Amino acid sequence: MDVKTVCLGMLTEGDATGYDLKKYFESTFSHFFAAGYGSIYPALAALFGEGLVECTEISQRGKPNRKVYRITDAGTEHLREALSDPKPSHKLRSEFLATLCFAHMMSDEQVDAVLDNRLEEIARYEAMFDEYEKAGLCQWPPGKRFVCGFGQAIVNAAKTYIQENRDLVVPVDHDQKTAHG
Amino acid sequence: MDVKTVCLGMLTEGDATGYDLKKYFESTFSHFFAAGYGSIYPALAALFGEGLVECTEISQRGKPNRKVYRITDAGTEHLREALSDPKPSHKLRSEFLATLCFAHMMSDEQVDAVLDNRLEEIARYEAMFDEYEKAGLCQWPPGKRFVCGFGQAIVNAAKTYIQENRDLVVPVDHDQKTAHG
DNA sequence: CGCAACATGTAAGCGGTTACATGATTAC
DNA sequence: GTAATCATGTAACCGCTTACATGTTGCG
Repeated sequence: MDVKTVCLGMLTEGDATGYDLKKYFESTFSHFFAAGYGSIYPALAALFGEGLVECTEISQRGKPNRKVYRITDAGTEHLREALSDPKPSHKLRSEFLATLCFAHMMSDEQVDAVLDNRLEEIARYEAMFDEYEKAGLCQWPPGKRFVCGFGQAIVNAAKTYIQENRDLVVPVDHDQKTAHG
Repeated sequence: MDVKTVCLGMLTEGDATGYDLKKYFESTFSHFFAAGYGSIYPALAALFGEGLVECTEISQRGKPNRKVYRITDAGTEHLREALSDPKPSHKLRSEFLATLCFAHMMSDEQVDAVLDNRLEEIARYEAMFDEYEKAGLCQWPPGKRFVCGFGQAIVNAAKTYIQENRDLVVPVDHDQKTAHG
């Protein structure tokens, strides 16, 4: 499943512009599927060329025309076929884990920094998920709720693991641990 | 960090051929960093061209020469620099989660199949990690132990989450749940 | 005054995947 | 006999990233 298919799927939840879809990728999808404008706009153009989406242009002064896309019946059918893969992939690519595999080549300070930075990013994800819960998570389609819960579960497991096992790769600094308690 | 750098890091744990490194990618690294021959062999050739590895060719009858690579001092230095990035990436790309986001476009049977297949792959990972524990995990460098433990923690969290929340995306089949108890 | 948000797009380049090509040895 | 293992590599392709290009509106 490529960016094109994901865009098509996003359009099942309502008409949108490329700009809107980008925001979507940055929010709910950010923890498992990245895409930038350089992927999204060409994807929409291709979908349009294949008749899988329609486009309504809305003139605006000073800005490019707003192009609102809507999925067509052909698009819906195409999406259903794409979703029929019973073994969709789930791939991690982690420089973080690769780096730690080679921790024996690094100083303790470096390893510490890498772990702390990861914990910070995890905290950002947690904050993001909390935002979603405050907003209308309860009214979301069940698939989206499942996926966000999945993200929370994984992120939480990662956080706990790092906190409880960092002594494997770096000597524990007890001062740091009790500093701001 | 690209395949080249990871190959270089792997060579810090002992000399190896491209074939050996592929097995490495398929074992310890399989859960977070994929690479095929089409990446590995060109990577080694490039490293050799840059003087970051040496190569000893060993003649064999009927087979191509075995090319055993060894990291050089320049390679070690290069690796240390690559490892100095304090914010290494950690990216998930999941068609699995994308698919479930659009569960409202699928039949219950399809969603069930997707979840079951994921649980099966999770089981394969669990078996793999268990293998490592039986083998000499205790003698592994700490970085590798940390990374494998991380994999186990994440995989376990994913398994538990799917088992406890699949009712969000598909009606629970109670027969199935109690079938082989 | 400057920055963020709105809004669309192109083009070069890079890195990785997939398929192809070859072929002996060993274990079942 | 046939499949897996050992062993190396190339080349086309594909999709994504990054940088570039443009310009208004509104907020602080």
